[in-house]
Amino acid sequence: MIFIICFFTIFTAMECNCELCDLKNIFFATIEPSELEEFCASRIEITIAPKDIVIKQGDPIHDFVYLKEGLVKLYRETDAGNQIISIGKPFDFVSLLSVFGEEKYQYSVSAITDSVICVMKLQDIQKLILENGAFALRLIKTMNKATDRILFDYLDNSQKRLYGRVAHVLIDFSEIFNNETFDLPISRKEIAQLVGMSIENVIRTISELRKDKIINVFGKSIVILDMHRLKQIRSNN
Amino acid sequence: MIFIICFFTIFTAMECNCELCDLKNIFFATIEPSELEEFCASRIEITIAPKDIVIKQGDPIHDFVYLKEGLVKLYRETDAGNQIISIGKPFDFVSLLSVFGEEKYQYSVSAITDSVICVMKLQDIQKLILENGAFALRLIKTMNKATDRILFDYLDNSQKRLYGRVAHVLIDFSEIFNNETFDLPISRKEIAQLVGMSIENVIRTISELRKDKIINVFGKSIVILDMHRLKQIRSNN
DNA sequence: CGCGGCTTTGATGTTCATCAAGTAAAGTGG
DNA sequence: CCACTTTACTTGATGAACATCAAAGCCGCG
Repeated sequence: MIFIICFFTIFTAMECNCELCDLKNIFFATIEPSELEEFCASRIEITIAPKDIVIKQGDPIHDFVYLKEGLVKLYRETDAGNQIISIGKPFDFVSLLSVFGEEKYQYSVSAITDSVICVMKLQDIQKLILENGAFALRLIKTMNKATDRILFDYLDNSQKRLYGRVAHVLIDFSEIFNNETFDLPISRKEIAQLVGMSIENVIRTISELRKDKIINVFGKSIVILDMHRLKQIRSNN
Repeated sequence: MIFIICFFTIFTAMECNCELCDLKNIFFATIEPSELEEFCASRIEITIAPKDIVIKQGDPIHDFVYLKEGLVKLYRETDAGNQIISIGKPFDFVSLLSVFGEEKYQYSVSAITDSVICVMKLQDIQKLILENGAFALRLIKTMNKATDRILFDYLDNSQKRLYGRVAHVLIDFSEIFNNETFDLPISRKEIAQLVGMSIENVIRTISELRKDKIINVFGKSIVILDMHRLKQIRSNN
């Protein structure tokens, strides 16, 4: 179920303003203008605020969702609490896992920051796949690459210890914001859920990194002082 | 690089003897007989022995591989040793991760038991995707489902402790062999690499399960004495 | 302004890896 | 076929990594 918060706008083909949108690239490379126009007409953009739920675990899968702006989290709700599968970044497919394989979502998605998502009918995407092999092939390639990254990130993470995991998360966000100074968009608790460790130890590890003058911390605000050592920690711990 | 061990046979369309083959089902449901015949002619079947390497991490991806018979392991070769990603069972796609998304394999695949794989040119599959949307859609659905299972299994595993992980592996094999008495097809070391724990603790855990009369063990031979308790351990530990 | 959630630190105990040392099994070359 | 080497398996002892518990400060929000 899509949670419509602020507004949504219908764009026609020529107004697609998603400059860097992978999906748009796939479309323009493979789809006839007429076909595209029809498709774009049924597409809606939705602006969402932090904590708004885009996808709810257990809901039937009707839509195909793409992240245009902002950050979202994909997470599973389990007996032992939430487990964050992946952080969705701009131009990521939010509908990645399960979309074509299952009837119901096996995970939830909620906004971390103010975000803009692009929602299409799954049926429309399936129709395109059926009618347009070039589109299908590019879609397969893109999705294959993206799920790979989630899985291999996870495999990497599981071979690291506390320090390496926290270092990895910090470097990740530094790269997302393209800056060694940034505000952590997620809570300590969410970091814990993302890397699979206790909140207390996430905090302790961050404190230690601060004491060792590798980072500076003021609440959510992070400054990476020594990226080189942080990267060493990521690979050795 | 495909390692040709014993023999390989070229089948024509009508000789496709893969009764339960998912891929065959996709083909027959979506492909014209003429198209199919051409495709099947270029397909080869290869029989492999335990430890034979089917896919080598780092090699370029040229083929699409499907497992007809036997068991294989998908694993990453890392600095910290091998990490088993998944056990491939009959009718699984061996080429699942990375096939369409990457140039080179990010993982290796080797046979656990005597196995039969079906090898197709990746180009041929891509050609089918391009020309036949119905085929593309069914392929996407099948692959989506399979990668999901690998990822979610992994997420489940990471929330369990030793006992739960070992119990899970034992139950998995029991289900593969459809019998509560079976021979473990992998070594203790491989179980350790699969669930992410030390060899010693895999052995210790198995020994404890034996002492508690939940299983019987003679070397590789396993008898599950109390499936109910084993399943409880899987979900609670 | 008080309540609940987030953050932080210290103390404690559990889970697990690692080390060590030995046995059994399986492959290897003469 | 047997000595030999290597690999797999097993158990106990130790210590490291980590979760959990407890207590307190902080912040936002109704």
